[in-house]
Amino acid sequence: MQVRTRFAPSPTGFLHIGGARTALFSWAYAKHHDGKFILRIEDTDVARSTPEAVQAIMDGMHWLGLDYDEGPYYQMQRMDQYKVMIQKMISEGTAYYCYCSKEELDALRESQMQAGVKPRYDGRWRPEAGKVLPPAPADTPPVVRFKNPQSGVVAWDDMVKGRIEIANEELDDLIIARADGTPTYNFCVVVDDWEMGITQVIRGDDHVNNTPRQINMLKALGATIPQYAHLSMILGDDGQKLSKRHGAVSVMQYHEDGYLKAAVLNYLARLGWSHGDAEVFSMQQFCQWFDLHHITPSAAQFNTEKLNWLNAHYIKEMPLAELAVDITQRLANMAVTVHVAPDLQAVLGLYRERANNLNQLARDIAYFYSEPQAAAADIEKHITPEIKPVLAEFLIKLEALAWHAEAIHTLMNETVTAHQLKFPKLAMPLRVMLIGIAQSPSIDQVMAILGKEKSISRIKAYLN
RNA sequence: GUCCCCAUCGUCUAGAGGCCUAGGACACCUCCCUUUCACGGAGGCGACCGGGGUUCGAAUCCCCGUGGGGACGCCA
Repeated sequence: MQVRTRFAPSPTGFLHIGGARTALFSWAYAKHHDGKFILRIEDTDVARSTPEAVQAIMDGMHWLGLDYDEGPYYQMQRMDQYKVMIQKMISEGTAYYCYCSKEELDALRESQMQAGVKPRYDGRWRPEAGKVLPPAPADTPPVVRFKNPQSGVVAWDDMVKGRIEIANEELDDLIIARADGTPTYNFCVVVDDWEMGITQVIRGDDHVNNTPRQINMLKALGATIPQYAHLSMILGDDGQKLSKRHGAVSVMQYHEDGYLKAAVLNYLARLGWSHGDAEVFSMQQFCQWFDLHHITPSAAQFNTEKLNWLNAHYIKEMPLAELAVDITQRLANMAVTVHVAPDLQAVLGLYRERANNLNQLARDIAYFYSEPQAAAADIEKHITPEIKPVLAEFLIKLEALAWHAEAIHTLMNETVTAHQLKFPKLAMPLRVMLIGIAQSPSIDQVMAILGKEKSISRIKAYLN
């Protein structure tokens, strides 16, 4: 049987890190089994769903390269199917009308909470053999409830948590259609997973409590029960739960914040899943390995430091031409225009070894294309009155030099030797003059790439 | 409150009864490299939540605690 997995977000916000990982795992599982990955938008909460959120989710998936084979399907466009199913269940006696008002239900819940029992519908409108139902009130439009079995247990072998059993006594008759006739989440999921032929339901573990209800409905419908895999959640860097109010950001924010998608993907894959000691791997490799085994059942805390480390790794690995395209854009965002010279790829080749963030990398090399502005403290510390004559002499020789790193290095060596100075005495002021800060790769290499003209003019500017 | 889930270094994790004196990675510390800052290299620090069983033997299996989380909606 062909594997079919799905990612089913509700479009009430952006694609956050937890959703992205769920999508990634579903996607990878389908890829691993040569199956299909389906995107389904669960937009039945009309009040909170927005087209912008749909777009944001698709943007996030697109950035990460989580392409879907089918969809997006929109639940709001499948109302007819749900209504057919609801009618079918009513006529078959596996669902029934309930005329309780919201107030009535609230009161019931309240009293149950107070009594210390699990709040649940008491089945007052549930038809039973020999039971006399109250007359239907004319002014209350009914909801439809699923007639959940009252005895026995629902059990499934969760692919990440193992066997889970829940007694039917714990479950009540959930509402599958609202008073206005629209179906509710749990019901739509059941119909969709069935009709779309989903073989593995991979989702967050906040859904384990929905699973027994869904299985019961699937059974009532005579549907095949898919396999379930419930992924634990991702906690923030501080160990706290991620929420709109606290730390949950869009995956696109990582792009803006200077992260490579390869790093984010690799990091997410490794969060709650492992393959022996493997830490760094491609998505191709991941899909080959990923079979839903070795997923950690416990919650995982996000660790930005490790993401940074992976980011550094992928910045080094990436083809220079590709890196150049990305950095050009980031420089443009900083109002810095990349010119033909110095050659951006050469600059990046020199600088990327030390970077773990694309924005940082862009900032580090901005001075190749814009005028540096050194801090007064650095100027005072490094460009001392004592060194200025040495620099002036160095500058004259520099002007006559054949411009390449080795020659510059040799000249620097000769200069410090002649004046009995330590190498940094010359290198540090050059850094400040040439790029505005005291940290850089080998300054001779920086000069070689910066170019003779710019190097000389920037030094001169300090020697008047 | 009721039900469900979870529990190995600070963090992500390896571990499916003996291979464990518990392995790897990030972070941290030390040293090396060095032209500053990084990169890199070599070392180091550092954990099986507690208590009972089962067993010749338990991080691994069972039970009970404890702690954390989730769910209990005409939200998804």
